[in-house]
Amino acid sequence: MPQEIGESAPEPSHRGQPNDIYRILRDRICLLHYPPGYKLAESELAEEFSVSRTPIRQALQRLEYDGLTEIRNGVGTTVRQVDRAAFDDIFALRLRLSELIGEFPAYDEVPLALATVDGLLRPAKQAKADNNKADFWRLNHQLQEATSKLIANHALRDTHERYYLQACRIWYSVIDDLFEAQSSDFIVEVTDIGRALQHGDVRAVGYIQRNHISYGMRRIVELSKRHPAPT
Amino acid sequence: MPQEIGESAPEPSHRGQPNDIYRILRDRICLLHYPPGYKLAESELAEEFSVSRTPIRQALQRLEYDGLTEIRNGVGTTVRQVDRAAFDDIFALRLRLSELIGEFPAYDEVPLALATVDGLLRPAKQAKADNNKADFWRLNHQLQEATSKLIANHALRDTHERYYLQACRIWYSVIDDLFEAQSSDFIVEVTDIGRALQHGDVRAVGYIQRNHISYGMRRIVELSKRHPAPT
DNA sequence: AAAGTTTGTGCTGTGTACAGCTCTGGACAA
DNA sequence: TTGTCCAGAGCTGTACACAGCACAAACTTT
Repeated sequence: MPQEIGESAPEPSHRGQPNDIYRILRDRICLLHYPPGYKLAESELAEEFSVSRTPIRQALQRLEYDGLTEIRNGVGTTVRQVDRAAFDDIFALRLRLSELIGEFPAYDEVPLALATVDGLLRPAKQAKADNNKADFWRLNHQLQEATSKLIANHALRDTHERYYLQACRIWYSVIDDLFEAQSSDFIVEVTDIGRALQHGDVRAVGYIQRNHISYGMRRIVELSKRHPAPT
Repeated sequence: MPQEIGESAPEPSHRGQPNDIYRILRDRICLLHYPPGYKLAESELAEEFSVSRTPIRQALQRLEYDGLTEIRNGVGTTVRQVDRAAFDDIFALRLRLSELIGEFPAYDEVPLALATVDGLLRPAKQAKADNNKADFWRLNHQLQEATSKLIANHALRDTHERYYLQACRIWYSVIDDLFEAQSSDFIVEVTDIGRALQHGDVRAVGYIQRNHISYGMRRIVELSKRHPAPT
């Protein structure tokens, strides 16, 4: 049963309801609060957000279009399992997209990004020490958000975010084995990106991100070799 | 008032109604049958497709999410004008995406693509001779569809299609001035891609496409220099 | 005559009822 | 005991009614 994860409260009186609901649900999926296979019942969500099924359906359909959920008639909406083929495709593309960041640098955003990234280092170490996966996801999210803003090309930025959201679900099945490695890696990544930003080198940020995406991908490949029959 | 454009008839009994409606409307927008600024009234469409407003709304919301339309409360759904900044971003990204095609070649699809592309040459020349813009768009669409299938990476293919759909609307405002150049260019592109496919060189297909996207982009830039105040 | 206000029209946003589909569990027959 | 079939529950898909909002035209006031 999901609990508060730092999202804005589901105020019933707010205007852009469907959009807000979409974002909240998306974050829950990507923060693995709703694990793959989790069933999202329209009526339950309608009750939680104190609206009718209609705005809920809008949000769920958008999630399906994002590739995050799967809606089957007569069954319900479930969080999609990422199959390995799709996973490989998405990671391969993310590598290339990160390499493109340097082609469209938004230097205006560097100071803000630097401040954000600097603020991530201490909590990241804390989350690693505490073995706190939820916090770790949130920090990952924040880093992603900060680097996205460094992309001046709006189309690339959208795509970059889109596939980040799709990719992060893959970690659900492997995080128990890889948390140690990934959290260490994250600290290195934050440090390196901070250094790059101090130099104002957005292209470097992209390459650093590319490398760490690659490292994560390789870890997953290694792990699935050791466990050849993933449940 | 839109008329048949080769789409499958709006059979009322069909199953995946919202998805079909979405695709039909999307094609109408991208084939410029619905020009930028065109107003899509839910009730009208509901009548045309013989369904209630509900499935129509689903399709329209998806179109908005694609960036093709704009929904404003109390006003209606209109086909979005592409502003130049977004246009530049999309074209710049499309150049890079086309360059990536060769990294993920789907050689299995080469024979089918070759057959399709070969079949495009004659109608393309015909459309150019007839100054038939509608046919020209359709052929453009078919070439895009054929080359998309050459991309083995599903994520890249989706993105590639996505931004093609967004980009093609820009031609609406400039096609009268550029039809001659673009249709000539298209014939060259079809010829070159056919040659590349005969060699089984998918990477070459990507580069050819990249180049012609670039040519088109430059033509638009040139044109907007000559007409510095576009209405 | 001009400016501000009001009212009317038409649109989308939301809520609700019902139809259609899928799966599950139990009863019956082999 | 096991396989099969059927009925019921629960879900989403659709249709429709009503509320909220935006714009425009007409009206009133100055």
